[in-house]
Amino acid sequence: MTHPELSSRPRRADARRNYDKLLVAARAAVDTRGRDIILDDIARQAGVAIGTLYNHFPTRQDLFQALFLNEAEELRLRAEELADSPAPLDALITWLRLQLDYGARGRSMGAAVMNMRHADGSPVQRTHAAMHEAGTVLLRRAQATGEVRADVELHRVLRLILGILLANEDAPDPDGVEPMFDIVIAGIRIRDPGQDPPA
Amino acid sequence: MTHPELSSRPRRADARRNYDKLLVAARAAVDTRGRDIILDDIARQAGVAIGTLYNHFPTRQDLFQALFLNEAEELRLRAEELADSPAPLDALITWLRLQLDYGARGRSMGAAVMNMRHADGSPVQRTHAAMHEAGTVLLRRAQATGEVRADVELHRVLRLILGILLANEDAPDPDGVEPMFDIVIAGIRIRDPGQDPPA
DNA sequence: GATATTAAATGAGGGATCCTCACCTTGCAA
DNA sequence: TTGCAAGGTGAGGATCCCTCATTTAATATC
Repeated sequence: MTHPELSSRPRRADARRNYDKLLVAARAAVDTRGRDIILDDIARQAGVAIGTLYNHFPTRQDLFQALFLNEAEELRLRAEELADSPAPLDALITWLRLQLDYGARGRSMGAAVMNMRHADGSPVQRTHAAMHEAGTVLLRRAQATGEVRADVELHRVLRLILGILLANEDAPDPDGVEPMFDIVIAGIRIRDPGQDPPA
Repeated sequence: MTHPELSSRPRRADARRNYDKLLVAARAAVDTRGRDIILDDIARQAGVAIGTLYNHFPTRQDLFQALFLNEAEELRLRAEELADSPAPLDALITWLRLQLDYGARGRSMGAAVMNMRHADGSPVQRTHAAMHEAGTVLLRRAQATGEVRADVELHRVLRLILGILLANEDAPDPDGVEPMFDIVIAGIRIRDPGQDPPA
């Protein structure tokens, strides 16, 4: 919450208050209506004029970005925690599954937002890059053990996971997500290299 | 084009004409704006009143469905052709790649439409079922040779392909589609079962 | 061909949502 | 206290949606 102060002059107290109220209302709206939020409703819900909403979030994208920055931060943290795990493949899979779970809450909006191209140096871009870097560590470790294909690129895998979320949005099939995730995981793995299966 | 006559009384000549004009205009609209077509524009483009559009297509879904029925038919045909191929795995992969190609034209709307649940017995439902059945033949054959995992279900794979399309829609990455497709294919395959790789 | 029937076309209009911008309010620095 | 810029406000114009009362004209019938 209240991200903008990170690198800009102190905002007025009422501005900060309204910003937070808007985010709370927006989060609730996303939870119920997904990407089809109604901006007028959010402003009303937050007890603020529509113009104020636009002051803080000139575009719909800006609002979504603000909403999901935290999520990306959390996912970066989780990746960093998992980087110590003695089982690189498991760690990677665990983290990828987290991506799926986070996406499922928030109606995949978070993943979708992060998936887009962002202006260099913008908060989203930097946050996303950080998460991506932390995830890459997990991927590289799993590749180093020979358990994951060397030609796999993290952002493709993340995009596949986003795809799973999006494809299940219109006609949800809770039981289908897991098998789809399995296929993706199987697709990046290298099965025992022929002669001596380790362990 | 002109699907409704399949099983209903003959329509008036002007109705048939307008229906076709609307479909042409709609196709053009989808090509340029994807899912965000503007119905008023389509009607105007077709040289027809907005009410006429609604007469023929009471909901947006109806319009999309009419647009992509042909596509599903074609994909069924292709599956049936491929069912004779001496290389079951290749045949399956070829067909799945067709799904991807068809989806890419039409901005993934076709795949998205087919992905939804439809009323039993509706034209879409039947067409989709037919395509699905034809595709299942290809899958079963590839499973019979032991090249594809037995627990894979066609509709999950198709959904993954739809996911690839959707995930690449906001921030297209033409070079990324192929690697993502590769991962999915690798994910459904069984690598040589240990001792004697066939051929 | 004239007529009746009714399928089909029409488009004005009311509603929802978006977004801007000219003006007002107020936090806060001096 | 005061001044002023940061911030708030909301009416209103624009866009798109969809309905429905009314009109038009294709076809069947004679």
